[in-house]
Amino acid sequence: MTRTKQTAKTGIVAIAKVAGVAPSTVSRFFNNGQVSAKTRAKIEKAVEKTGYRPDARAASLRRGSTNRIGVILPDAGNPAYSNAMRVFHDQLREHGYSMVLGCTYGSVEEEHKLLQFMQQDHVDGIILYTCEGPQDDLSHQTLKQLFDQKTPVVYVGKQNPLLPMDNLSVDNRLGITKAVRYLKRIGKRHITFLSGDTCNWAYQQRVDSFKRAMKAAKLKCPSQAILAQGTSSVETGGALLPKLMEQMPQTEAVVCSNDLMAIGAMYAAIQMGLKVPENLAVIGFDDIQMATLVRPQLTTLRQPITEIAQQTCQFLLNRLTGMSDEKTPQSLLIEPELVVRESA
Amino acid sequence: MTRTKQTAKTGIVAIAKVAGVAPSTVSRFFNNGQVSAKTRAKIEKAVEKTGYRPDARAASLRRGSTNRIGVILPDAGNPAYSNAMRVFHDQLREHGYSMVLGCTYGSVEEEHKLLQFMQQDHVDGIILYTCEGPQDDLSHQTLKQLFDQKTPVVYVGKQNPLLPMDNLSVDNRLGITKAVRYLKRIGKRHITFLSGDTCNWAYQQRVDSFKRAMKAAKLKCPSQAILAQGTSSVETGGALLPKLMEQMPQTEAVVCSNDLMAIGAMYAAIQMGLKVPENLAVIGFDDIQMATLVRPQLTTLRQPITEIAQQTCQFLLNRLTGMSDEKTPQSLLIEPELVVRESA
DNA sequence: AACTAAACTGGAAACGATTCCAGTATTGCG
DNA sequence: CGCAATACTGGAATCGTTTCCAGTTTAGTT
Repeated sequence: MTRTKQTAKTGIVAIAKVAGVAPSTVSRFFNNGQVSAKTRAKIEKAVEKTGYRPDARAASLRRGSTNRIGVILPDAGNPAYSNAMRVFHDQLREHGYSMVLGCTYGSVEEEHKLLQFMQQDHVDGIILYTCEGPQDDLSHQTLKQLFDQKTPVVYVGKQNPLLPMDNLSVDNRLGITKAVRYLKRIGKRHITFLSGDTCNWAYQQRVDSFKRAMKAAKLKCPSQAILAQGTSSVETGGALLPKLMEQMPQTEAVVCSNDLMAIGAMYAAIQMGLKVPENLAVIGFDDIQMATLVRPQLTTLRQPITEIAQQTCQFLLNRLTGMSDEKTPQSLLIEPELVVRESA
Repeated sequence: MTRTKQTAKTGIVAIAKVAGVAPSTVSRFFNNGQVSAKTRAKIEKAVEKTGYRPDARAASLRRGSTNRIGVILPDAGNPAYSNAMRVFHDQLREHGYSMVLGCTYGSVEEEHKLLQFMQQDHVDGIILYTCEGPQDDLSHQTLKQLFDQKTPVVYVGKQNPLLPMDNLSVDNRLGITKAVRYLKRIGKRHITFLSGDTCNWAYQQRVDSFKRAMKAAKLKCPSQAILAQGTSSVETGGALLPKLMEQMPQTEAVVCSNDLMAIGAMYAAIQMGLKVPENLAVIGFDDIQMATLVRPQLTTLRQPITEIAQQTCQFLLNRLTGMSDEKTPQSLLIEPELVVRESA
């Protein structure tokens, strides 16, 4: 019994049949191609009747583009990132893209896996808040492939030393330096530093910058003055501060690698009976909304999260629409600004 | 000049050629099928050499499943949702899924568009924090299609009256009632309500519940006692409170439709010189982390965000793995709990 | 050594769209 | 009215996989 050609039960050819036209015509119908009013009506009726919707996968396979953008962040639970994400979502959607999200939690392995995954998924572009340091190159191969196949990637957090990619980053060194200088100016001498795991390059950089800034300010910076572990969260900040005070009891000021930790640390200090900022000054990094909502309000290094996100998106969109020069990567270095509130 | 069959430049057949095997074998290689050590080695070498990675789109087209899950939320900027999202991301990823995100900002049109989009994109499942009320049915058609084609959707926020879908929701009525009762018990009589736009059904429900609860408590509830507009954010809360106090100067307590608004309102009140909770008690809804970080700490109706998210995910995963009964939808109603802190 | 079961492999037909190419209907214009 | 230009349409090839089917080795048993 030879199998007779099965009449298509689904898909564009099926609906083409019920409309009495060719599949190619239906395709044109859905892609604003030229199709006469009469045929248009026939197709509309058929669509109405069958509830047909084109399959985006098939289209994307043939057409090449997926209208999907990958966004890779350290942590979608951190307001600093979730707000950026919100900006991405809105702008991308406005331009017809959907967004697939990945969180690395500071793991370069995870970062690489996500990147690979997105490559295989053929996203049209990627926004990558990288946590790789300059020494790592786990992702390089994949990044290179992406680059070769002309999938735009915009790199947030640092420049890529090996590939000419669009990038934005904040000047962590400058930020931390501003904080240390300010604290010295208001008379603090014993300054310490709290950070999350330094597997994330941005945090690593902040730690390093702190050491340098202390040296430059001619202040002592023994190794116990720096605690770097855990998740860069309020909880971690709260857990670390007592430890820090124990091993460095003379501490007069603590700067933290982000606002979440700073807030945790600040409340832990208050809990211990310390007065902020009199006994202990606290400085954060990011300037998330919460910084203005805690009491005392948090003094912090502001990075304009929304603007950065918008700019990042713009870089990507420029590539996607071919608006920006093939050769030269777009680049931007943002200077964090010390905003003095009540905690320091 | 008839075109001779072009030798494939890309894809599985290309690499099959360089490895000297059939495409089907390469496919098996990548899908843990049986392939002998010898062939395996040949393919590995070829992969190494060419940097080949299978195209997920083509695979998904043929295979049927995309390993992609759609998540639709009102607002990824609200910690209540971004924390849930984080849970989704982690759990889904653990099971090999990636996550595509959409935000509705309370718009049922947007909700529907996203749903449609995800259907066309053939996600394997959807988590939907719906904002549609019982009267709306814009999305019904699409939901029905999804249902018919057996794409699992779990509905968060209410039960779907028309389709037997898995669902979780919090008992908004009960929550608001608890708040009103509590306020009455501690001697507040003039109670008002602040909410964001009621296009989002959850907020709408909270407003309604407030009216009923007031009536049940035999308290006056004129229409000016309720203000419902804007974005359910700290900013809106801050902007609305002065208005509210102007039109209802005798207000002794205000309950808000979420914590963000409550925090905004609380600080605005303090700004106006009111003492919280003495002059004005404030109660929020959600119990996000920020509630414990503001001063005074926020009294609020707690919904266990993380647990809900986990459960939601579990419902979906059950479907995806066929673990749960075809016929009967999984359902869960969560009782919010009043956690009394300092603001009321 | 013979025979059965299992492991392995290749070929070809899908999956569901887009797009080129060529052919036909329609319109515009002098 | 005739002719060129344009609008519209259908057919077939293609995108890069997976999967069924059948055929060929290899291994396992007595």
